[in-house]
Amino acid sequence: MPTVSSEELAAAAGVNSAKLRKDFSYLGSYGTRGVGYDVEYLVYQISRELGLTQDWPVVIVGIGNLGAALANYGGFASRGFRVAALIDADPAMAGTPVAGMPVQHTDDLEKIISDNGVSIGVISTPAGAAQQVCERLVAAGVTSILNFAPTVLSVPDGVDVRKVDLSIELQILAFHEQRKAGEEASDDGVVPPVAAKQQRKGPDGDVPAVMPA
Amino acid sequence: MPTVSSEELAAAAGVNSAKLRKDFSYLGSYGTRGVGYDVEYLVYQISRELGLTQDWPVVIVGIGNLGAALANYGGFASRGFRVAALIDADPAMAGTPVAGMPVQHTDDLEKIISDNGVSIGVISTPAGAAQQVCERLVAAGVTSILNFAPTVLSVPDGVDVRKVDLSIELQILAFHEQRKAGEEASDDGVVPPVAAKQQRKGPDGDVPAVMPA
DNA sequence: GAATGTGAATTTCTTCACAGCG
DNA sequence: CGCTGTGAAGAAATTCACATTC
Repeated sequence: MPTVSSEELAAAAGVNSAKLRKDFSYLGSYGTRGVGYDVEYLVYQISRELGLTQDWPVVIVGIGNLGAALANYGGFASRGFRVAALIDADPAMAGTPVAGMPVQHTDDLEKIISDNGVSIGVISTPAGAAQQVCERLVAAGVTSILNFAPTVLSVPDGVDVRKVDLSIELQILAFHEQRKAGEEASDDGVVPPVAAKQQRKGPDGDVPAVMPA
Repeated sequence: MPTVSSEELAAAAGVNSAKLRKDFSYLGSYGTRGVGYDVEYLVYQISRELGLTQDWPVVIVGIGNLGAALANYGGFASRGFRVAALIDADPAMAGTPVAGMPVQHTDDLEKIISDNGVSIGVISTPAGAAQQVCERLVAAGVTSILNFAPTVLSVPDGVDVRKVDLSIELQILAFHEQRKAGEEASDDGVVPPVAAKQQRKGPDGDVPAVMPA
């Protein structure tokens, strides 16, 4: 299939075709009137815009179960990410191969970062170690951090942090599950404007954004 | 602090206070005019609405690094989730304790689901096994699935699936990282309406929703 | 003829601002 | 007097619909 229309893409993605065309138009005019979009060219342009065509060296700090799972995760390579190093504070782990790569000790963190020109770090340490690791990463030149530890990290301006909470997705499922259960029964009063049950667009599934700890 | 105003909560969350009040109003009128919201009562009401006060038994299928990491994850219990069983297809793993719980064999999947009244399943198997596991879970009565395997699952109507792609968050960081780098330089032409650099509200960080595989 | 790219119309979301209540 | 709850105003996002181009 060398070419594809906005109509086809929109149907596949479950969105309106005009919106899709308008979104694409912000990246430039990559379509041909009367024909559609050249698939290969479009993929390249979107990949470039998203940064998929660049090589991003990343370090993973904290090689427990989660760190090891991340190191073994195949999805990174295909998206332009290269695991430059695995780092752990446990001296006993140093040298142990994980995902075909020797674990290095935290002592060498700064050198590893600068030798590899790393600007993105992944933290999968226990909560207690996360802030300290974060500070060392930032001091060494890392400007983007993906945090799997259950702590809120504080960082200086100019550094991006994204926190992944593995239980949030479960939470969203439970929320819908609860609605399924309550559906037959109640119709008592105003229905809150919490929409779409199917996962669409954003990964937040139209769930209220506020919740207690 | 027994009570809190919409203004304070809004400032803490980085949103407009009117929006916060309106959102809360959909759950009912839990505030007191002239005073604010009773913290304890508010937390309870929101928890209840989100399903945090219920007990949700879940099973984790596929006890590799990721499955083990999930089994050990402390965040689940505090959100009302109870890991009812760990299931793996490898007979050698059967009985091995992971997170203080013996791994059970896939043969017993159906029995485990029905004995524990499980309606939420987590799949952390390799991609190749995911669809088959999914079908068995659904047949056994599971109606919500959290999928960590890098495959799109197909399920019958009435079953919710949420897919977690661990590389997407990295992707978002790389996207912003790229923008940081390009900032000093170019100002050539139309700037796409891709906003907020800081993580706010939804976990998708205002990144275009379309991307190639 | 077919499908893009985009102004204009429409819908949805957010904020303002204030009446009303404790 | 202070702060909620909410109609009305305003802003933003989405969709329509069509002139334009291949």
